[in-house]
Amino acid sequence: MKKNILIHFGNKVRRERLKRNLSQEELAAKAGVHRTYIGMVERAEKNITLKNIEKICQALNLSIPDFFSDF
Amino acid sequence: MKKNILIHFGNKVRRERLKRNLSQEELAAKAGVHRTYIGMVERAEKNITLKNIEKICQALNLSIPDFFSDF
DNA sequence: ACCGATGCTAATTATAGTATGTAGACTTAT
DNA sequence: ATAAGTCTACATACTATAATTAGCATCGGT
Repeated sequence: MKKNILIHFGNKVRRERLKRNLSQEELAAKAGVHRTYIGMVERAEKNITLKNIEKICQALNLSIPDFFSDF
Repeated sequence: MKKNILIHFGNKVRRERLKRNLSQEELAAKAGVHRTYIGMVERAEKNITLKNIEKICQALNLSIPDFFSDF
């Protein structure tokens, strides 16, 4: 526990994306962001902003509290 | 509910800050950010990043899940 | 070998984050 | 009443970096 929050966030996005059998490109399309951006987020290369956090959660059909429940 | 997420976030920061009788400047110092930045976040003028969300939560002695529990 | 998915680099644009100063509201003390 | 101190809003301006995009490389499965 207590890993860097960006790593935690990226891992979670990847895990939830794969659960839903989505490619990065498909998730990106649903979230309205670029495909490489999802990759960068998953690899913890981006310090994502709150608005984009919301977009990705919506694309994953997860509420914000649900997404952050294990942080 | 379902207000703009930045407004919701800003309102929550302010509410929790006042609960603790902290000024914007005191909270900023605890969080390690600039004093005017807290004001801008509370007024929803900034799209805050995940790292700063974490800093502010820590300064408020709130876990991330607790902070986002009512989003 | 092909193909879809992802990694990775590099470049540009948009904006988050930092900082300073001014002004107004409010409180407290003289 | 006025002077001094505290807090916050607001306006800039500057710097750092998030966000977007394109191109090419790599990996894994069929």
